[in-house]
Amino acid sequence: MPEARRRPPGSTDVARLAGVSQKTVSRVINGEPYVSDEIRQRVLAAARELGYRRNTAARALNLGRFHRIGVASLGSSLYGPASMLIALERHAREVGYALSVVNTMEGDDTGVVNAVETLLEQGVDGIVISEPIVAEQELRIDASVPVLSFGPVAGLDAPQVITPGPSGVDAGREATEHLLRLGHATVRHVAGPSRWWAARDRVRGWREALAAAGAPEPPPLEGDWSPASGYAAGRVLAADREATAVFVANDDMAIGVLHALAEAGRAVPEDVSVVGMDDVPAAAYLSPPLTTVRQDFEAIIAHGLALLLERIEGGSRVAVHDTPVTHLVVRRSTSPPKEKR
Amino acid sequence: MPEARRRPPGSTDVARLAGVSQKTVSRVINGEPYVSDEIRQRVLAAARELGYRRNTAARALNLGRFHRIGVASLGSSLYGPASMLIALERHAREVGYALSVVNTMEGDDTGVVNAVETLLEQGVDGIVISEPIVAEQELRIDASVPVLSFGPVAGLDAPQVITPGPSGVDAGREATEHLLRLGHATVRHVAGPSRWWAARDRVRGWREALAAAGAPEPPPLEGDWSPASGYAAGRVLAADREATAVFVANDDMAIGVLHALAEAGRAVPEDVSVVGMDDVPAAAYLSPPLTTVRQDFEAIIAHGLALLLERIEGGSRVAVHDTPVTHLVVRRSTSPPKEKR
DNA sequence: CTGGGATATGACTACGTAGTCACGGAGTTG
DNA sequence: CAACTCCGTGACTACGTAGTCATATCCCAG
Repeated sequence: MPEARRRPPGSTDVARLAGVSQKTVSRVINGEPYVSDEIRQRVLAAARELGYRRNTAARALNLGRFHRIGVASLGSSLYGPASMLIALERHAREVGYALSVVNTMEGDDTGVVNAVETLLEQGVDGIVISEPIVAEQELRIDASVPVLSFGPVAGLDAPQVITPGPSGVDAGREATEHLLRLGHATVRHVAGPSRWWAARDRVRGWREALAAAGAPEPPPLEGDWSPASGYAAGRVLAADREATAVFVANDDMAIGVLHALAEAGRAVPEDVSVVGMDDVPAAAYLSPPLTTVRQDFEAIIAHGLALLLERIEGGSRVAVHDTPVTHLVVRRSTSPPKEKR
Repeated sequence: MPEARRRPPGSTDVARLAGVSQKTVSRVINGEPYVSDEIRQRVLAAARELGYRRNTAARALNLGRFHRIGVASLGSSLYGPASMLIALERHAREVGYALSVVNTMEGDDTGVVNAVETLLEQGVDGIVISEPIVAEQELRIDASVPVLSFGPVAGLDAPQVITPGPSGVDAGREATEHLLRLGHATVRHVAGPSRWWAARDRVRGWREALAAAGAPEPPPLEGDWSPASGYAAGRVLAADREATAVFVANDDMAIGVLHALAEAGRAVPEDVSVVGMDDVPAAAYLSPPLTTVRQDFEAIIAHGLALLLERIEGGSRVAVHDTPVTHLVVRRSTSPPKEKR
């Protein structure tokens, strides 16, 4: 009869087969010096034969480190968050860390802070809060590990909370400046939900650009990142003959805006210029193709993660501070305003 | 001076503070019976005071189980994969499992099989391959844990590879039947990359529907899921006056198709009807709003994960087999063909 | 009032890894 | 050739948890 499934082989089993001590196996596996070539080969052969994989639980227990970083995400399938997660995974893996993900569904009262708690219980050496929002409650959490957040997080009591500069401000400024340069008197804004710091940053960039140009600041509209909310905002804009230029806080909402404008018979870009943000793959294939601002998620993550690792590993690694940049992609949805009457 | 950071408190520390044995703390933490209420309260108070969190590494080492499942993903920010991941995380968390993610960037020669190996090294009790593709090489991996895959995976040698029925077939059939019912003589297809099983399933559903209706089967076009590839396919379709109906394997490509058709002056749906797949949030706000097929990711994942857990936990849990369904969403991009001349 | 089950608690131990230290031999230097 | 250093190896141990088994009460039935 088939045996009850036995435990996977350990370094002790490898040691026995290779005729060496367990410690020597450990040395070989970790590539430590002071092992003769002959023994090294014997151990590797034995390990291969047994299908040995080192037990990360035992390793973590011994070292007191998990070699794992956790991501507290909002769990949306939006392009931005999804891209962040992918970049995070890649960079974490590159520096030898595994990645845990915990989502906090939007509308969930538990919130980001609870996701952090869940990660801490799972065992991680560091935490990334990928889309920080304004904390809905004042739950105090004592995070015993460094936390990287792209915006302030209330209620979090961590030894080191790291917050790289918000690059969304640059993006908002760039989009707005582009429209102003084209000659528009001012620029409307369809913002993301104000609970999101990313949304606030874009508002700030938009404000700064208007102020710098001495343009009047019209009241911003607010959506929830969804095309549906963009559509609602678009209907408001379509009704306003003064509105000739809009900066929309993400491409999804911009799609809704475009649809509303088309429906109302307002031509883009002749009557209204539209700038989105994110440069989703579909942006170039809308009607008209959408001018938008692209963020370099790779650079943002690389930068932030380097800071985080510096804290985790006690400054042993050199942090490469390649400053994240934003990049305006001009397509056909923007143009100078029509001749003034 | 500040102490060197000391280890986090363990059950022993809690035990000392509460004046009980370490084992009793373990019992309280795990909610085991046979602990007096008074002691239970004392222990909980002590744990709270010290900020105790049980060490998962020690727990995993002791039990030989990680309470963690791993996802091998392709690392795209597409709507489908992103939604799968979110559903996975939610369901895993609900049954008390943590989630590890490893991506294998498309074009990476290492492939899915290597991602599986990485997960095994990280320590997981089960693995989900969320977007299986046809293995590019014959690397044999000995996965010592159950693997859930939504399609065959070559080169994987696992004790139990679980493959729930491919629901993409239903989706393809449903989309095609809808177009045929409207009166189109036949339906063109813009497929996903043939390396993806999801793409193949949709092709199969399309074929089956055509065959069942006795409609001729035109040669399918192939894209890579991206709007750009959809645009290329759309230009081909636009040049073909016989093409009056298209089923596109995902909404992103459908956006490209719509753009190409509009550019060529072919009206949708008057000249060409288009059906997409996924029901991305933007689908309802395209011009025209896109008829599409929605998959119930939640149900697909719930179903698959139940099967996986059954294997992991030895049939202790009751698997709820709520059969995944697809759902056609009819919008304005489809209509009967124009009157025959 | 006595045997026996249910209840409550603790002592001891295994889990697999890698750090610490100890030891023996080879080579090198004064 | 004595004193010393570098190399290669192994014995022993800690890490924190939960399983196993032993022990100590207590209550109730016979």
